[in-house]
Amino acid sequence: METKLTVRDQILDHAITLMMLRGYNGFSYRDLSELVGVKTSSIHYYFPSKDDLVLEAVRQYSDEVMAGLRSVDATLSAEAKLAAYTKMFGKTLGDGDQICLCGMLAADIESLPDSVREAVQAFFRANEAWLAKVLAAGAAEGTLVVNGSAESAARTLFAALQGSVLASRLFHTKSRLKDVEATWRKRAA
Amino acid sequence: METKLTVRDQILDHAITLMMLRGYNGFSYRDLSELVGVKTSSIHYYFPSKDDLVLEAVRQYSDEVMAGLRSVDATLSAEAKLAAYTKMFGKTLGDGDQICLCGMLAADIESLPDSVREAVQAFFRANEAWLAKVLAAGAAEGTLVVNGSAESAARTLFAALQGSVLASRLFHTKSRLKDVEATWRKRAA
DNA sequence: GTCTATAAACGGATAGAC
DNA sequence: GTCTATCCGTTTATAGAC
Repeated sequence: METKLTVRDQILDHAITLMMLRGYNGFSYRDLSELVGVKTSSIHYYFPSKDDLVLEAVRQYSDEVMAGLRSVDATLSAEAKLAAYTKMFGKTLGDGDQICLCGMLAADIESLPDSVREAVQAFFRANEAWLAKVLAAGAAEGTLVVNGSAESAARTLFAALQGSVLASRLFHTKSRLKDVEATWRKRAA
Repeated sequence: METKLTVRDQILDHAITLMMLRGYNGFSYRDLSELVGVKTSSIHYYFPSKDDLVLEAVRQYSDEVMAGLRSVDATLSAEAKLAAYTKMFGKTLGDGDQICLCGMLAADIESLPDSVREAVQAFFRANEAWLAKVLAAGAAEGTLVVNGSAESAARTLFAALQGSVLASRLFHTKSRLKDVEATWRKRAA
């Protein structure tokens, strides 16, 4: 029994998926208008400017991802947590043609206002912090390979995951995310 | 004593830097027109469609990067070669607002024709193959950490470098590339 | 080769009726 | 809230003069 989404929520959801597909400069109010079934002027009613829309999209996307992180079973091993995280990242690929919204907006960042840059930075930092904890635990467990500080390794790991979804889509394969996970596991796959 | 560039070459050079800044959907023939000092119709004379222009841009950019790889001293240690490669990658940042053209086009790939996708794929494969050789040599030398196959590690390393330039620009810092290099060096920084 | 002129569609955004 | 109507600049692209 699914609750009906408000028009505002439909706009936001479609904006997120369109940006994950084609980026900030690759979709228009007209695209949204056709997908949601309202006129472009109605979209301006909810989101006066495109920048307003993007900022709200990043906030909603971040909230969803953060909720996903909190839902990871805290009793799992570090190795299993990393596997769960990689799997979550793979899900963003959708039908194989989407990448992480914040990775995409990082590519488009020079076309965007500072407010969006700050929101995307916050997303990066939160994910890196979460991964740093997992890597530190994995090093203590002896299941994950951490060369250097956990923080530095976590930044590298997150960058590798962002780069991997990009490559996965480019090559039409999901295997590239597995390469990343294997690189941090002690017993290499 | 610099040789004067042809109009065609000027267009191509500016197209490359503009795309490294704002992506495929973030620049126009008008932008190029103003930078080069010719009318947009003259640009269409050299590159009938925008897709033609992008394909030529990727080819020129790839040729330049491949020449850069060949210019790396073959007698260097694997560790030093990785450092040289990371430095090259850092140079693409320019004034801190540009990323690798092929990383950017990988983000924009769903707006582009297959011909461009294939050219970007070839760029990825060539870089990954070069890095795989360096990692294999580094593992033999005992200076680089390679967990799993050199090929899998090379794909991860390349993805991490692409993700790192993205993050470097996002955060206005060049330090994130150093994180990546440190992660693969045996004596962590 | 480069220009002027123009086409035809698309872009984000607003005013005002209902 | 949603619509119609409209503004006005932008975008890719073409025709044809020079």
